Amino acid sequence: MSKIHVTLKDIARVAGVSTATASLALSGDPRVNVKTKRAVEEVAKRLNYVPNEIGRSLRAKKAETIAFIFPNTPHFAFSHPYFSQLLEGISEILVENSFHLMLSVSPSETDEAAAYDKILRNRRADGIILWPASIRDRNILKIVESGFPVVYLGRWHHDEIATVEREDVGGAYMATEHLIKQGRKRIVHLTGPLDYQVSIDRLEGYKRALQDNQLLFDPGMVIEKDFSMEGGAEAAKELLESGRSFDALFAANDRMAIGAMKALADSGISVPQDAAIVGYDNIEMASMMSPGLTTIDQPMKEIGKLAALKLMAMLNGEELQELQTKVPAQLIIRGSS
Amino acid sequence: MSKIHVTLKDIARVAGVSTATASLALSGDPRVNVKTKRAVEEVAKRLNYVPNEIGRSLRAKKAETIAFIFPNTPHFAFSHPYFSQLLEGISEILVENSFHLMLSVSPSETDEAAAYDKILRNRRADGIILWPASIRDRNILKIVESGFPVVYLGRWHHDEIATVEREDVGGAYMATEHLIKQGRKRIVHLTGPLDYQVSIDRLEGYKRALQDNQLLFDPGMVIEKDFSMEGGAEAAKELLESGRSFDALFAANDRMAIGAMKALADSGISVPQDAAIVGYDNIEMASMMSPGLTTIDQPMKEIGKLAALKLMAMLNGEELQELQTKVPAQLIIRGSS
DNA sequence: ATGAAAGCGCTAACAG
DNA sequence: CTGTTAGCGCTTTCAT
Repeated sequence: MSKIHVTLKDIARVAGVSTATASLALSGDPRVNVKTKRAVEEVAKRLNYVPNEIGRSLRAKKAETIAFIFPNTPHFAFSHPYFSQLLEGISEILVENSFHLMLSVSPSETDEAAAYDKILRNRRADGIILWPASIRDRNILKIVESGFPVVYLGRWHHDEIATVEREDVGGAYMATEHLIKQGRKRIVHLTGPLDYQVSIDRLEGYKRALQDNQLLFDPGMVIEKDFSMEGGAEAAKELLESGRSFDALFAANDRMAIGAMKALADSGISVPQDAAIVGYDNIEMASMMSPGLTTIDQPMKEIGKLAALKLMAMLNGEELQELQTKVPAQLIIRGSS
Repeated sequence: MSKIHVTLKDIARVAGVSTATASLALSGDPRVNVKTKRAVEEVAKRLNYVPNEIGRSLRAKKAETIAFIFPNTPHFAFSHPYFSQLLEGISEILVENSFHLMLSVSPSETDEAAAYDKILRNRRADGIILWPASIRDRNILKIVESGFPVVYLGRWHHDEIATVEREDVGGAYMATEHLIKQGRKRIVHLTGPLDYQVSIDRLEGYKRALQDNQLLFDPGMVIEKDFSMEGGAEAAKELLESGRSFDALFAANDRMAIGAMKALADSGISVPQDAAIVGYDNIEMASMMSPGLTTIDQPMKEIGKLAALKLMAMLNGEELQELQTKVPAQLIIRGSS
């Protein structure tokens, strides 16, 4: 059984050279004699040498690691339906670049703001990919403004920061317009918490589509819930109890849409005849409902890849050809509308 | 604006002490004078000092990091329905222990086996949590046998390794028995790929339940698919075309169950009247189907927590009070059976 | 072409 | 109680 941790020193000793030479040889430096190079390589292979990345990192002041940070709020975090797709895209690029991926749950807003500083300063990661949080979260703001390499997965108020954004306004516009084209005139919007940029944007898209089609925006037709299925079900109940008439519902995410759809069905409202429904996100479940849920698809894996690529470019000191990238959304029409 | 990277040396210089004293002071060593201690702490706070963990790691030969590794196969990986729950549980414990979480997609079997060695030897992680892969994967075997701290999230052939397992045999037994108690006599089992331990175990539970209830096991009633919804739908079609009579179907996971349920419904078979269906995993979608899918629930978050706790204990050199932990499954009865 | 030596930031053994 | 020193594993001048 070979020693568990073979160091460069071991290699040097066995090969009869200095650690400096061994290091140069293994890194393929042309200055070192081909013969010694070969000898060193042979020893390294035989002893199963794997460089200690911690040592290397300390020296290089780089960690070859990027951190994926997202806020640990009830609505988001791991349970988010496409969290894993995002992760898949990010991971794919990182593997190609021999980078490691560190996952960080960011502390809630009430936590020490300093917790963020740590992430930035403890040198564990060279860059950060940030999942959109509540726009009120001042800790996030701090990271973003620190100048540390960051790619933000959403819209940011300032232009200087690298982002990969979804087309939320445009997607919501498409969704709403689709309903209007189906002849729906009284369209309810089921929004998420309005301190999230994503909610604001989807609401905005809804408003614009109404406006462009000569429909009056009625604040009473907007119901704010928490992105959960239960929230969707509640909204549907409140809507029915209010006696307000409506012929369509556009929800800011699929979960709420599904919750509402079930609740409506339970109350004898038939979808799409009595009320058409459109969701947002195209989660797997959307295609499995009966009727299938019409929704807006966003290529989350692609977004993950783009974000990782952008971060890699920043770390390599390359000039970004495009600081902010917007990934287009796509309308997926199914039976619910 | 303060310097981006304040080092211990900076603190020492400003506070007028040596780095050694500064280090001791900050680590709360009782030997250092209370006054100097306070002074050092004050400086550290003022300069916003955050220790460089890379330096610390190199010194301590620990990374304060654990790696969560899982194979990048089509059936599993990120897209697995409860991958995120697992992650949530693991993450929770790690945060409590100030550990970092590193995510590693393990290379496919055809990749260099050496890729694993690297994970073990580059000192990036102190321990590993391993997601069950195909039992044929010899790379996994290598990690497990290397003696590196590992917690395996499944059943392993040998007793010496720490595991947190699901009750797959027992859960499948419960599922099958439930169907039998409903008076079903011709129960089809829709299994996953049989080179996965999980498939083997669930098949085994199915067999035992039949046997204990004096029902004959018929290999023709077992259909092997790939854990996907499409697989489930295919299976249902094949079953109908075969003309084989059946009054119930137990699928090795919810996705296949749902695929099959939809396909049966499309063919005019009513669930549960004509055929009862039971799945496995209790994914979110299961509760949203109409009828709801009866299934087996496994507390994946809990499993993640247990695994992380076990690994922490191992790293602390504690004796494990229980090397292998089995987490019980639970039958969730819904409308499909 | 190679080796000696310094140093990344930190901690700990040892001296004083 | 505090400072000096050494060294974790690696890379990179600077000599030779």
